[in-house]
Amino acid sequence: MPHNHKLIYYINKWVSITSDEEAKIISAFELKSAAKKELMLEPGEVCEYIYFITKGAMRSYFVDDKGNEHIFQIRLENGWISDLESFFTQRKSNYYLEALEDVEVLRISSSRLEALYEEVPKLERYFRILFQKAYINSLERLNATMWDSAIERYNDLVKEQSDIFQRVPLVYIASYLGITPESLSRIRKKKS
Amino acid sequence: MPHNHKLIYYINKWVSITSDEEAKIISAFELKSAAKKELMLEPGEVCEYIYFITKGAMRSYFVDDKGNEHIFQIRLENGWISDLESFFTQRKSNYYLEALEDVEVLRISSSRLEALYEEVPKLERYFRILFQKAYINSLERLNATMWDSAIERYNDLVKEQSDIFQRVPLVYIASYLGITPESLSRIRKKKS
DNA sequence: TAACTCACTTGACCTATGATAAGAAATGAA
DNA sequence: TTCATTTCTTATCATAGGTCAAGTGAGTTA
Repeated sequence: MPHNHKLIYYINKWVSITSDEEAKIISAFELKSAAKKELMLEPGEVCEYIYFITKGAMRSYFVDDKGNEHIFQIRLENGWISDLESFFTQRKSNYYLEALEDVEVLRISSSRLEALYEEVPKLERYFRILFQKAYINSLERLNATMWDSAIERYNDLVKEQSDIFQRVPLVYIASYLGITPESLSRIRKKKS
Repeated sequence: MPHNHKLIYYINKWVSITSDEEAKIISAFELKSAAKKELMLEPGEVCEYIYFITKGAMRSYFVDDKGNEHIFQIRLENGWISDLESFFTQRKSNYYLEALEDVEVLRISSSRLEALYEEVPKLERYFRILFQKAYINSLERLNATMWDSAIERYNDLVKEQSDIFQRVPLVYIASYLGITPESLSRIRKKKS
């Protein structure tokens, strides 16, 4: 399946679009590829794009005052990634966006997306639904971080996204879970 | 300012609507009031409505296996509250929605809102923006919960929402911050 | 006035997880 | 096949915050 069609496939799961709208959407996105470890965004820059990953894996992270990296999101193919805050406000980002593997993405700029909402109102519905779900998801992750132990969060992640364990170094997964690599290592030891 | 106009005022901050659209929106929402401690949703029910608070304060919370309450959201007037997961999926909720003070709300059902999106597409834009912002916000709260100490989270809350300290019991604020009332008490002692 | 309740505080102790530092295993480069 | 780098594990110790249990103080009810 060509890259564009994957995007359309996922949009079509939530809103039904005509082939005319499909064409408009496809032409609004640009295809871009990046090698493993390449950065698509650095702190201080404005996040110009929102990215739909068609191949590979990416992460977003920030570096705190003490120089520690904290991972915010890990996304595989068919997921969206961006620094939404910077993307929507057009203010400087505090985040890095990095390719964890060689990746291919479809990207669209903020202004182009605004224009596309006018051309294809159903796309705005798609994004409304997307953010809705992302919000619900993030509240659940918040809940788990507040009230579940690291072990429970680890088990949930294994259950729901076991694929990332095959593809992403454990340091990153630990950070995503909100724990140190050492703690993750202890948890994994107990399990086996 | 009458209740309805408050809602319109906040919608108008993000999308400009005509007086015709305004009328359609206003007539789609129902006014409802509830006394302090009254429940608008209980676990096992489907969350039928999304609520815009025009007066008072509400909280959403759930009760874990050990019988402990965990507060998810605290919202004052001009905020939205619901169990979005249940609202959108129309499946049973795990949450309580409770009035912390005597409240007045404007509520709309899921199906009525879907219909209203068709009548007033700009409203869908408003909700797209609302969820976008809510999502960004929730990611920040997640970040703080993972990487900041309870003291820092407390200070941030004092800075950003000092009004809730005048209106909401500390037990609830502690839970919202993801700590025990005892810990919050210790933090506040150190501060003074 | 006393008795009760609600909201909060205090103290003693405990535990999950962090910090630091060192080592082992895997990967990759020469 | 050796050396270097990256990734993961292990051990020891430190600490933020949890748990439990008792206490204070303001407001309400009787």
